[in-house]
Amino acid sequence: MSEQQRVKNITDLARLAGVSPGTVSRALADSQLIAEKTRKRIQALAREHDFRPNVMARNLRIKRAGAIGVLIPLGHETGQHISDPFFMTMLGHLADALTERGYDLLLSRVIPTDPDWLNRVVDSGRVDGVILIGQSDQLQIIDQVAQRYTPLVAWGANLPGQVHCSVGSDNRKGGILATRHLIERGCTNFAFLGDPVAPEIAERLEGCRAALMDAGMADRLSILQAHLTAETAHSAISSWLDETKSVPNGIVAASDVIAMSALRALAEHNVAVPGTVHVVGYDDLPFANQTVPTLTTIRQDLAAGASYLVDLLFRRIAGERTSSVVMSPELVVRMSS
Amino acid sequence: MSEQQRVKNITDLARLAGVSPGTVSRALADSQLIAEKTRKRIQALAREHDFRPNVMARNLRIKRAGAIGVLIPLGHETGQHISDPFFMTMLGHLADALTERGYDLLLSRVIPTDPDWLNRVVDSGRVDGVILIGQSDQLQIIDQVAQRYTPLVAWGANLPGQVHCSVGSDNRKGGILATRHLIERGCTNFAFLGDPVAPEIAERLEGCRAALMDAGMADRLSILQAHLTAETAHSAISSWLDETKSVPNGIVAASDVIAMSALRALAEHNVAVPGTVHVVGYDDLPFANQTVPTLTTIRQDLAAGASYLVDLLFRRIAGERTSSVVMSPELVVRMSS
DNA sequence: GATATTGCAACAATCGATTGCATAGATGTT
DNA sequence: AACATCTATGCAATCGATTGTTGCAATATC
Repeated sequence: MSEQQRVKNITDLARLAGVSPGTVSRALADSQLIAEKTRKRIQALAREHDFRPNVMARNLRIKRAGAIGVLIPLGHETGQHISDPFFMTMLGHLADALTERGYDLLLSRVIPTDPDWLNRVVDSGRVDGVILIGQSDQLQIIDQVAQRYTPLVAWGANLPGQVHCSVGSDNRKGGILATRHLIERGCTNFAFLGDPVAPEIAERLEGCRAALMDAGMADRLSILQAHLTAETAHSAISSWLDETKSVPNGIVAASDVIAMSALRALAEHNVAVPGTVHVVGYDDLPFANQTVPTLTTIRQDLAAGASYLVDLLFRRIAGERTSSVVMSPELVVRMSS
Repeated sequence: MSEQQRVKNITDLARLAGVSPGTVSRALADSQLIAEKTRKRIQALAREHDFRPNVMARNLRIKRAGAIGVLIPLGHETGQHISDPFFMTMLGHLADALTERGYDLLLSRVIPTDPDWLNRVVDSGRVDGVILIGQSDQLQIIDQVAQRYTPLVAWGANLPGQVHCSVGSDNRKGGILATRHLIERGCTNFAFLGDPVAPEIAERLEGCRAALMDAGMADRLSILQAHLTAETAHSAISSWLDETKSVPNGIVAASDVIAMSALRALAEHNVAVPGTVHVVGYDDLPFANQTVPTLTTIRQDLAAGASYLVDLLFRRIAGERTSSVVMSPELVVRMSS
């Protein structure tokens, strides 16, 4: 009864306080223009009625959204679910970094059937900027949008002539690191597991090839185009192990997810790891340290990557013209090699 | 030059089309009140200038947000990162279900230091409803908010006297299923891995106890309060294996993440699974099928859970008073037991 | 040919907050 | 006492869209 009606906007509160809406607005914003006494009184009143100004109205007036759109374009691999550990790990780091800056994260899973998918988000007026986790096969569209919409950054490859700002690791170098490590371990026959339609994967494969070339073993590589989902990877690898007489002794997997499936397939075929076959993954996702045996892998520092993405994005929002970042991958040796 | 100025709002477009803003609004909404010819003309014009009405302004007027807040309260376990596979899997399913209904997902990681954390989101006017992934140790606050704010559902336990609407699986039953299975496998000495501060875990432990009681083995259970993060779980288990003389032959893990760490620790101690020790996990996360050996676990159908959460939420938004859902967990037998 | 009906589009209020400018009252100065 | 100077607030326009009401033509009806 003391409440009479729920205080639902700044005008209600103003009436209650016997001041004008403008004063309330200023008071809640702790503006020096309002006398300290009035300010405190209004703030107390707001707390008492637990009133909080409507964020949407504020954003409309202020012309900012207070949210960053995070999109996961799943172009080439419809099977690849949003819950893919890689995306999720990245997403987690992004959520942390954005929360820290007081921004919300507007998540959209996107299956880019319609070429307008990116424009729709960008022009919605709901976000102050956009982060793409992966470029998928949508490079053209991304570049086209990036030309007119600057607060946009993407995780992924940094290709020559690319318009949009990206953060990623040097995939070619990663491929080289992985392969060299296997060479040092005495491997003589290699397999690359992964589908090089995605630009990142193609670069990793290229690095792998380059390292073998250097070592004079260019002809010792076979490629198994395993998709990025665990299940398909496993069955592909498994049937491949059945068929192949000469199992390679060095496996470079395009991702940790694929590597994990490989470990399982190998275990099921009673192939000793690292006794008979050495396996290197890619990403160093949290679970890479929990597999049996623990997974040697190429570390992409996703936490650092997320920081870069967010940092670059905010600099772009502020008007700066930033250029892409290529991080250096790192070999993490564990038990699988 | 044909564009002169970028068309940034409905008024610009109206001027260009030689009609009033209201007409443009109706035309873009495909309202029958506008003549077909005019409608098409305006729509074409909008497409040409790729103009899309500002969603925030629309939402303000229309009094809906078009977004659902998804919160992950990390009360008890500060170490538990948002990228925990369980959260992420759930989040993925939620993103799918919400996208399908045309809603966006506003993600916030929440460390509830401040008791106002939930109110802040609820009253922000930015979301039409809230989904909590887990209750953490915040039951009181959740219940308190749920009393006045109905469009709120939570994944987690359904405790007697609980005010808020929740979706979860019957954890006690899950604990029973896991334990009975181990009993059938001939286990005689049991260990439960997990920290029962979280209500779900406590229920699972209770089920485990009940099953042992039934079998007359109530005294054969030891409890290792492993936290939910992989790393701490592993080291806890590992040092425990070092110390304990009599290793149990049946392990009930409170989650798949913990189980995976256990598998690794056991492998490192050269304990055969399932030869010497049988292990059962909980959740049936995607990776449970990729471990070595693959993990027997208690399946919580997260896809179905997410569907329920979303479905209930929208019914609540529509004004219905829904009650909680308890799903039945299911034993999935794989190679670890 | 005068009136009733209908179809289209314009007008203007509204959602809830922010903010530049105007002003009333208090204080200070001579 | 008259005037200048501040301070603290009120006023009203604004952000960009939606929508009930109104007005005007063109057509239909007698």
